[in-house]
Amino acid sequence: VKTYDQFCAAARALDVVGDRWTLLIVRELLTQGPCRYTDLRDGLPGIATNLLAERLRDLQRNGVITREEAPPPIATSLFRLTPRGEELRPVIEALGLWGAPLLQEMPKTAAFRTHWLVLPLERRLRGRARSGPPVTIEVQTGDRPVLIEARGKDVHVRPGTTPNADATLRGTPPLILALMAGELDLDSACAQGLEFEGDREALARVQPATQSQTSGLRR
Amino acid sequence: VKTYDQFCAAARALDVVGDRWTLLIVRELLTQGPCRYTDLRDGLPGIATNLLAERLRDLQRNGVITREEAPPPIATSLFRLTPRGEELRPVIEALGLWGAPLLQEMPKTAAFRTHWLVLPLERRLRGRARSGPPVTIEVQTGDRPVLIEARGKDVHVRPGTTPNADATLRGTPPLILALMAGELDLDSACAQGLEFEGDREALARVQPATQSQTSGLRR
DNA sequence: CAGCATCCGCTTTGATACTG
DNA sequence: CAGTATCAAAGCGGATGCTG
Repeated sequence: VKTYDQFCAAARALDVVGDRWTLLIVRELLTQGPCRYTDLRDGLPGIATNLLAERLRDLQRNGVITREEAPPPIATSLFRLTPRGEELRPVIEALGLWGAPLLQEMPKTAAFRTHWLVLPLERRLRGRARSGPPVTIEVQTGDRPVLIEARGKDVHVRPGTTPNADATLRGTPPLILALMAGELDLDSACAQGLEFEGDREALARVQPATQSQTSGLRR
Repeated sequence: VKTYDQFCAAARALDVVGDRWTLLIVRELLTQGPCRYTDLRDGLPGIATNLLAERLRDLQRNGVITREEAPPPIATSLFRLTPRGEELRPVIEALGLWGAPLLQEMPKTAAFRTHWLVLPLERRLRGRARSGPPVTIEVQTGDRPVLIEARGKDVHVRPGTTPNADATLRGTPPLILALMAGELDLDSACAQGLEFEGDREALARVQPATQSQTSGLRR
């Protein structure tokens, strides 16, 4: 809330989104889409409820999000990013890219939500989809499953489940990420505890070529 | 300093660079190169000296900067980004891109340092250099001048001065930025207070084609 | 129950003064 | 020049209570 009061674009951006929790709220809305208050609360373990309310007010005042009052009968209000707020995606992307190596040295007590995989998975799979029939892969690694859907040349990742996935992956988040980054091939991942069911061809459709299978990974 | 403790790359990045002032210190080192303590202090108007010292300690501990103790006799220590710290450039870039529109509504009391122009000018001029002989343009708008140097296809911007610039620009930061972003042509800018000396062809070598000269700009 | 507001103890920040 | 020391003010985290 305290401005740097500097004629510098980056400093101005930090005036708006530089407060604690603010960019993580944006991350939630980017990965989950429009959220209720409680959805945000669940996706931000550790935040104090009054802080969440205050940040949401600030973000709305600054044109980053809108609050959508739901229709009268049984209802709840939705928070969603404005187009201007959507434009923060590259900021989160850049931070995620830079922070990715730091995930190696995480305490295993760290909180995790499955939808946090959406951005890194989409980034790692972007443009990697090979031609072929559309495939759906379900990933089970946290509270809820996520779906990797490859259609044509692009790959989408979203929270959800489906009865007819072509393949199912189950394992710790680091294993999933290493596999989908091409740091680990499927057999190595399975040796480290990954469970795989379904069509290996479906996985091959989206997984990048493995670059080095000698890397030992913790957990 | 307080970790979010979340298994999320963006959150991990914010654990390291999310504290107040931290990313602005990185901005200083990106735009000024290796800095002495006082250089940083001057480039960060408003920071408390104890905070600067503490942030520098943290950044060093996290491998973002190194402190280079100077040789014994008359000396001073230098802070510089590590390669890992250099990789934060995209983060600052993304923030600057997002924050640029907010510069329109700045109070005129805002602090300014000329080297803050380096990143936005380089971004706006990137790939815009037309073929032709090398040119140097001096920009005088703050405490110290900056030089725009076009050599071949790329353009570099750095703090400095030269006796033989092909052209000299003098005016407020918003005017300079609008001009170099192609939002204003030279004549319009001059009508709003910009002073120009030298070779108009030299400016044309790096300035993008003007897109709309009807925009009124404050200051 | 969703969506906060209030209160309280603790930590971080900001401003200034002082030191090797 | 390059910080450390000190202290007041603001921000944060956690718990609890209120309201539709």
